[in-house]
Amino acid sequence: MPDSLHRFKADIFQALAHPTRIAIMELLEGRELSAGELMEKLGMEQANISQHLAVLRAKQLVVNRKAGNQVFYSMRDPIISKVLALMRRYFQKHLKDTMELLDEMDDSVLRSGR
Amino acid sequence: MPDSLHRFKADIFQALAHPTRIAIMELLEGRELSAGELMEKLGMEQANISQHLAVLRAKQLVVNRKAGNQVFYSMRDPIISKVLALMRRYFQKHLKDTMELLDEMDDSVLRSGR
DNA sequence: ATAATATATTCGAAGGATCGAATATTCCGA
DNA sequence: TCGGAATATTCGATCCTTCGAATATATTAT
Repeated sequence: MPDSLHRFKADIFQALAHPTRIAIMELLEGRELSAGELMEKLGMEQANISQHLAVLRAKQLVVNRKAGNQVFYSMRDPIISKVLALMRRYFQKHLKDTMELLDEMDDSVLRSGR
Repeated sequence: MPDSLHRFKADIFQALAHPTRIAIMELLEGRELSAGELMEKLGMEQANISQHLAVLRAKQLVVNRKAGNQVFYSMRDPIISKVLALMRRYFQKHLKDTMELLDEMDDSVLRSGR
């Protein structure tokens, strides 16, 4: 397989490789939400959400629709929803190990003050 | 959903967010390969492959088995293989747009000299 | 023991990602 | 037209990732 295809896939994963963007995608499963609604549900800075939406847009994981003052976002393709569902299954299957992983992450997070 | 779970998923995606690591995971679909075989098939620096394997190990996407001089790697869970299969479907489905995306990527790659 | 092979780790430089603050844009209503 | 609301973009500081080079570790063969 040519490297450009690996780069393409890696770029999709990269777009999903942030907790906030995962949260956005999960909120968009099966429904459309405005940038403002996402902002409210996630309780984060307006600029920050907008930046993350820009990343998802750039990789075409979401599409947007302008309606007057607002911009509504939705998933471009339900396949991504299937990917997220598989991740949930993966998580449940390895719950025990995952816990330990999360503990380590939390530790390192505490150590590095983030 | 608590943020720690989003962080967990994001970390898995992060582990997959590199062309070389995608290539490694695809080579490991359904079979076991030694670090050396991966190195040979990918035609990359030994240290580099080993570093990427370290990332995949840290997130437990692969498991390894020592056999004398060598270390054999395999996928920890076929669910990840399913994720990769979904990505292939996604790619095919959006082939046209993907081409354009790849073109843009290539362009920017050329521009930034990488 | 020593050398050779296979793999892993550490280091430092270079580039990429993320954040909040500030600013810009776009659209609607008064 | 002006003001306000919703969203997007830019900027700079900080942190994270990636790479090759060098070095370390572990295992087998001599």
